[in-house]
Amino acid sequence: MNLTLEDIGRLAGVSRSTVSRVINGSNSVSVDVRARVQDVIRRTGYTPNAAARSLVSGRSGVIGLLIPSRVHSIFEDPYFPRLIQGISAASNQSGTTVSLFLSQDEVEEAERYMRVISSGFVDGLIITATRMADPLMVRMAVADVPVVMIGRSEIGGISYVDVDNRGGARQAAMHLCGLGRRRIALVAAPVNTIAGLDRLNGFVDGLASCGLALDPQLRADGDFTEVSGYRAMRQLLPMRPDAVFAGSDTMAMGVLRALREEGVRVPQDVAVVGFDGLAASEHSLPPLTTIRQPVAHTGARAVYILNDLMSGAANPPVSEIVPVELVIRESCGARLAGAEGAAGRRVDKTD
Amino acid sequence: MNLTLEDIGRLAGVSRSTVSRVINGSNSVSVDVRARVQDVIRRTGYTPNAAARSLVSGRSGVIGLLIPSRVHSIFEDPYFPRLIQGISAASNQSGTTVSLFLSQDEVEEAERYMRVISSGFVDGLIITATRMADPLMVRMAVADVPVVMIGRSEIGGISYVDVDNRGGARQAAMHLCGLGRRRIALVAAPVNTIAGLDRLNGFVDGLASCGLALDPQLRADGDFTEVSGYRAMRQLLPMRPDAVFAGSDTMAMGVLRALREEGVRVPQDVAVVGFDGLAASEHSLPPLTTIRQPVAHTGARAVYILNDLMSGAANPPVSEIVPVELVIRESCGARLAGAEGAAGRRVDKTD
DNA sequence: CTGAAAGCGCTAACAC
DNA sequence: GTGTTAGCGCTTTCAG
Repeated sequence: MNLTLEDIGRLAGVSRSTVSRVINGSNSVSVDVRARVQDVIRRTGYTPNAAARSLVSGRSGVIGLLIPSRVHSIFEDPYFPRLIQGISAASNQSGTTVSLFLSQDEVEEAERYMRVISSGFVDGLIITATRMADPLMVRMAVADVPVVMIGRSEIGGISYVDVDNRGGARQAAMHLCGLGRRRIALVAAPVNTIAGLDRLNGFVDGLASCGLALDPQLRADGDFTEVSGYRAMRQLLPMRPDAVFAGSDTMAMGVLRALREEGVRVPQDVAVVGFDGLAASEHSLPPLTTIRQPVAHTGARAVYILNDLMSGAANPPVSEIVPVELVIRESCGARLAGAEGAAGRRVDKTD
Repeated sequence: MNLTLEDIGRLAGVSRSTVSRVINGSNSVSVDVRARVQDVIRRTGYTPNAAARSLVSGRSGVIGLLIPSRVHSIFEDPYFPRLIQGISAASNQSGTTVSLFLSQDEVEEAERYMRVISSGFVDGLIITATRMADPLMVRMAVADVPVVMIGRSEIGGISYVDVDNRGGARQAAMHLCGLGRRRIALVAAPVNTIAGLDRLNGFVDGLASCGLALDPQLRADGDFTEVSGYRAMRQLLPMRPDAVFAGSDTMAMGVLRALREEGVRVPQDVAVVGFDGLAASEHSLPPLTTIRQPVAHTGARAVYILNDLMSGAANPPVSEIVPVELVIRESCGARLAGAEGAAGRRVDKTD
């Protein structure tokens, strides 16, 4: 089973160089020789040794996906699976393989990651930016391999792809305003994450464009979990909001639960809008109006940008903002209020 | 940045062999030389080249995780994230890195996977067994690398680790019987998956041990999705069951939704038990009684078994069944009926 | 168009 | 203890 180029060459009656040329698609090989060699390769099931190849070529064909998810709960969210799926699909398509680096203990593992990276094991790196100025991220970012971050980075010179968190949140706020809501509360995503901060700012933008300001009393903070959304909503209830924008669908689930528990009607008494577009939001009670972000697509874009960086087709920093879309369901009350009636799901693009 | 052993040797005034010895912890190096070399290594930030290393050693330090998840929906489930987490953590601990192979299009990608595997890129493989006799699985299983399947395999000679699906389902059925329910319906997980089949069989076992048989009218099949659970329950409603065992928590969510929609009280009118122990089951309305499986632990066990296989410390097939536990919440009515009252969550181990 | 030869960076005998 | 030497399997000049 451990055939080498030499073996194939012998079997086909040519030198190993010729076999190598055939494998690498060089066009300076005669038609019949090529056919003969390919035949032997097929019959023997020969596969070039990856290590030898990458030793001489200097490239491994591997991209590393680094997820500094000390926040365990974040993994209960379907966000990462979808991201991984998008990255994996795009990476398959471009002929590279994905290696996973999930850090539980950032400090301890940073060393190991640095080693793996500078050993030439990966040709490039995709890093999910969770917290702002994550120390691990910073170290990786200056490593000697091309890097693309998922999520806007504050580290200069680093390429990234992010979804339009700010625009989406603004749109959510404006949508609620447009429906006549005035006491619009915010269940904020963690503001030590860039996504959380952008969503907060976008929300404030949206209110402003309707002539409203965010009453601090109408803001409660969560940590992306269902429970945190629930608690935040309980805290908000006495303030009598007539609408709530939750910084993530998962937190919105908690919001709905708190509301249901208190017998508050959604959307009649309180309209709710989430952010993410998880599958679960479709089946909540009532179905959740939300800002949908194309997670898999974001991952795929990161791969393509990384490819460009690795091949030299582009130079860092490259950045890209992926648009999001408002998905109108029952929880915001638009169907109740508007003339649309049961006209099905309406979708508005951000830009 | 591209230092070699030779460079380090020169800087430390020794040969490259000595440096190699220091790096690999050979004890036949004098104390001072070792110190000198280590110092140079630290100062220069030298890291051995992975490709060169694996070329000569014949081992890459990579394990492949192969997920043939053409069933896209399966990725909406937190199952895979948790599995990946467990595998990644265990793999970190044992100093290997994980490469991901998600196949969307099995036929097309099988070729590619085979190539990666026989190129020596991975030292071993963990394969999640979704469907029975998956053709991709079969091919991989006979490849020339150690393999561990997640989920009981029907392919002879293959190592695997699985959770006690059968025992868990049996326990669920008995629990419901013990609560006095007699018309116990089943929302079955797909029976073309081994897990689905085992849960079905375990459920029948459990009924039998209470002197009951599964009325075919009281069985409806789902596909692990929420919607399929919802549809199955709607189909079951006319049969007036007084309890339902759903083959997965996600389907149980659909069951609860259907019940809620019809104004059927849970657990008073219909008791519900799920399977998996997802976080979401904790926050459902009402909180779901379920069979919890330790997903991350299962993944970790797979890694350890694979390590044993790779090192020759064990020979295939090695198999292991991980116990599950009944988590009693509100949906089964035990707290309503029993003397436990609000005595908190009670947990029963399977074995 | 094809073969011979020189390494890629490392480990592991084998000498000293 | 430490250095020398021979490859691991491949790509890539360089001749012819």
